[in-house]
Amino acid sequence: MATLKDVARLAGVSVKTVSNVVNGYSFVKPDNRRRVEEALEATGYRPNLGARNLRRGRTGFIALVLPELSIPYFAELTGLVIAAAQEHEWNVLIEQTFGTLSGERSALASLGPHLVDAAILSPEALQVDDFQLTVPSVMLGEHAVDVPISRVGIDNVAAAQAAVRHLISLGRKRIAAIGAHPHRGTAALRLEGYRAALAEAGLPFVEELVVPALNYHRADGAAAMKSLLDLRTPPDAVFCFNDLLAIGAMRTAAERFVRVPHDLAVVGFDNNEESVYSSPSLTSIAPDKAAIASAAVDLLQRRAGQPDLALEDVQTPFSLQVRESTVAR
Amino acid sequence: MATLKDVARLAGVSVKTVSNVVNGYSFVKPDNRRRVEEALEATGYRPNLGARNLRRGRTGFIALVLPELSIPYFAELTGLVIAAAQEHEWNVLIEQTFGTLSGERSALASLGPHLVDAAILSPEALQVDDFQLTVPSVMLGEHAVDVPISRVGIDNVAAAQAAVRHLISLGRKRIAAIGAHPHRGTAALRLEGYRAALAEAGLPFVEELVVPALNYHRADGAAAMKSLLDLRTPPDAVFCFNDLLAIGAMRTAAERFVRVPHDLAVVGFDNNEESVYSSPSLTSIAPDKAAIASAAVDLLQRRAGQPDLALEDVQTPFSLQVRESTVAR
DNA sequence: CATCGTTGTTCCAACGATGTAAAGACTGAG
DNA sequence: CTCAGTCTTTACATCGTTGGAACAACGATG
Repeated sequence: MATLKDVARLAGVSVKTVSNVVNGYSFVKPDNRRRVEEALEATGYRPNLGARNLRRGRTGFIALVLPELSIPYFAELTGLVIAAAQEHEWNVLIEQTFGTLSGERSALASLGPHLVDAAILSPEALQVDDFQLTVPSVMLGEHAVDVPISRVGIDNVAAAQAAVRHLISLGRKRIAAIGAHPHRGTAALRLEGYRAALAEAGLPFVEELVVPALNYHRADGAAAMKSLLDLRTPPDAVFCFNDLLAIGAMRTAAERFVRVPHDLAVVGFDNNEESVYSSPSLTSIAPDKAAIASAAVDLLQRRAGQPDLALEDVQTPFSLQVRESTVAR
Repeated sequence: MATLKDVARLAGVSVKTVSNVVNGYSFVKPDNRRRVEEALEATGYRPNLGARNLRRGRTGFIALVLPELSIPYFAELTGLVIAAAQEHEWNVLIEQTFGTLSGERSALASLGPHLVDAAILSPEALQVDDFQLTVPSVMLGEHAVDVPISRVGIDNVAAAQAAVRHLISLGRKRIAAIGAHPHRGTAALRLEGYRAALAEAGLPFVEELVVPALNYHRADGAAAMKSLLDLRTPPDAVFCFNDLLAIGAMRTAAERFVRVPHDLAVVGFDNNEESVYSSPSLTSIAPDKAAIASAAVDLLQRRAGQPDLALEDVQTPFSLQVRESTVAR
């Protein structure tokens, strides 16, 4: 592999002059510049990023801490974060936590200025005390309590409210919710939106219609739906806090011969690709994932240069995608 | 961030002695070792990986070149590759090519010993001439022609044959295939397995039942299925070359009121999570993804130390997961 | 007591890049 | 022809780490 030294020797100039050409420094004689560029071409020089970053005092990486890549929402988001990071000359280091407290803690502990320049976090279990961050960070989603960290995400209350309003507008009266969670801030806000929509329509809040989910996988949605269908009066609609829960719920409905949307309307949250092709296709809240990814990376870019900026809370847009799970073809 | 120098000053020894302790060198006086360890603890020292790797002449990274993270198969695989790489002290750098020739070429061009120690490739469009690799590499899947690169993956012919045999064993006679592709080696082998299974059962190979797919997304499966259902005599079964195609195909079937599996049995390939919860759930060839991931990383580990080993072809196991798309509940 | 091998430690150079400062080349004005 | 001022290039130190050589301390040996 060619180094600056090799190129310099070939071009008959000093290492620094080559470095100057590579980095677009203005004051290089046209003649030398040409010779250096030819030498660069001839050797196929590529900068050694490790060395460059060592010298520049950066690592060239940002961490993306998330529960699991096999969750479609995070897979899709990761692809977009990688694309956004490329524009800032950052590579993305992925850390999977599997949504456990210990996984998240060890991921956070392993971060640090020696490894990454900044971090994007999607925590699910972290407590307030855990946020002892040594690099500029931003979190996606929502935290339950006041934590000293910037945030990027949609307005979860408004989004949940929009979802439930949609169900109400279809004439549904007994609307369940799947995905309540004791510690997750996002869950609390979605529940709040759910309550707000009910209240606004004069519908009662019924305790038994709110089903918790410890995880947000398809299996959890399926299990939650079973318990709802076992009620004396089952719901005529269900708002699931993510698409996987909704897919699981629809699966249970199909097994029990409950017709969606006729007997049961279903709304999800995340708008996974999967939900467009399910049978029936799934009505879902669609956050603008590309906007989230680039907002997060931009924010880190700003703070990497200037670490002590005031905390930010960036709201990204969302929309409601209406499909067959609430409105039949 | 504490460096070796800081630790050395605190412990009252030289930098090298600290380095020796950190790297588990035996001959350090117990007394010094203790002092160094205390200093390490006190400063919270973490090695600067960039500097270490620069000195050691490695980068600490392997590249994972794949079409797109939003494709579930690759998302799941990536999670497993990351886990496997961690055991070899490697971090994973993800490059998305979006399955295009230019994307794959530029990903390959950007690789090199300055950036990664080795690479795992999942190419779809690359030509023989493109395989001018400068780092130890392994490819997943299958190539159409002889390419000088090691490979890890399942026996695609046998797997496809198992899938089609299953359809035949159910009494299906007019079995279609979706996913033929002019350049993809994997597609050619799956088609070969399809033909072999038909031949072995004495069923005719019918040209019109083999539908190409330029991409392997859900939409492509849906489109292909439409063309099959428009035939004068539609098929009574379809073998899709991946699960996404199958999901798309089932979606079209539902839209046309074709009952799966009664009128049409469907088999996929990849065994995505999604396929377990679709309605109906999808029978699929299940490659052992964890085995693929760890075999690929192990292989690279071997070759990173010793670059000129003979090419290898590692076969990993697979199984057929029978679900509702071929056998009704 | 000189020599020896074994341990334990330090010093120095190097990995490949870039910032700094200073030297060298060139220009035009006086 | 000199001098100041601007461009252009270079030598050197440095980022944090590790490999190798050199050196120091030690008890054991002849």
